[in-house]
Amino acid sequence: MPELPEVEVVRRGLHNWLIDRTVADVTVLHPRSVRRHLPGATDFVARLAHTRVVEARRRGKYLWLPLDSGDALMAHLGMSGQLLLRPAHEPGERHLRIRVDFTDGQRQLRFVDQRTFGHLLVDKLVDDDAGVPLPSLITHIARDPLDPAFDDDAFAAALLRRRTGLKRALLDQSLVSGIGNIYADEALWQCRLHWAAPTERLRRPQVDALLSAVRDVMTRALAEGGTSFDSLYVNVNGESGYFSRGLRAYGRADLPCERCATLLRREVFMNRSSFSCPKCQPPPEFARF
DNA sequence: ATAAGGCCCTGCTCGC
DNA sequence: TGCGAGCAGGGCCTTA
Repeated sequence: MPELPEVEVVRRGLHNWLIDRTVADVTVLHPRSVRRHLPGATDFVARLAHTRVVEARRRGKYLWLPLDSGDALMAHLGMSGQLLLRPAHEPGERHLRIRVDFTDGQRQLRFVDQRTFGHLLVDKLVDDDAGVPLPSLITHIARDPLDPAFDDDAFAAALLRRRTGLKRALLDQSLVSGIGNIYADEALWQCRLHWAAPTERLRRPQVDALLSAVRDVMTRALAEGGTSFDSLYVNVNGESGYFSRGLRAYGRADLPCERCATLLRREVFMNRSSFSCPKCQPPPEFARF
């Protein structure tokens, strides 16, 4: 559920609150939430204690807090993860997995995650090809379309080299990051492309229209505080965003297209739903999945 | 190297 | 009322 706009909302909340605060103690309440921290939960805690948060950064759906130790506390929210800043005296949430206390004793950073697809880990920062520090475990994650250093030409070339379906390519975080099922459907609807369009047959104007659509829908969602269908996605204060009211394709099966009034359809592939307009987004002659 | 399918998780909804 | 099936699906892993 949390895609780039939702993660960016969280990043901004963390940035505002955590800069220059020092970790006092960390409690891991569920081992699965640190499963990608290979040295284990004890090491995870030890490498965070007494470090100071420098800033909050993001690439795609990953976010991390560079620390004065040279490490970074990295997070991926998965399907249901939340990072909350809560008064230390308030009771723990039902699915509280990790708790970080700071030396000022005021707010706790809480990782709450119902489905435990998300995770936290501590990682070394390494320089990417442009000299930007990045957690070592996500060097394979491509830049996202809102990154000023995103290379449209390189993306277009890489996309046309693929031999797969367009939506599958959009969801591939090593090609372009930050796009999930919701914003993929929204962007495809906006630029009138079908999810099964074969990537190798796209033309550059279509790629440009696609990138514009992705950026537009993500920017609008960000302005609304992100998309929420229920209480699963929230900002650091536990509040939901409002962009679900702005969705024009996702979740709108059998509802009229806002452009042509044709009823939108829901199709299943990759074990997930795709919503599209049969008229505005006609299926390609040769479909790839 | 790329492409594609399986798996991990919990809670909610639906039909019988 | 009980209960299993279906659904939500991102990213890592394996296989071809």
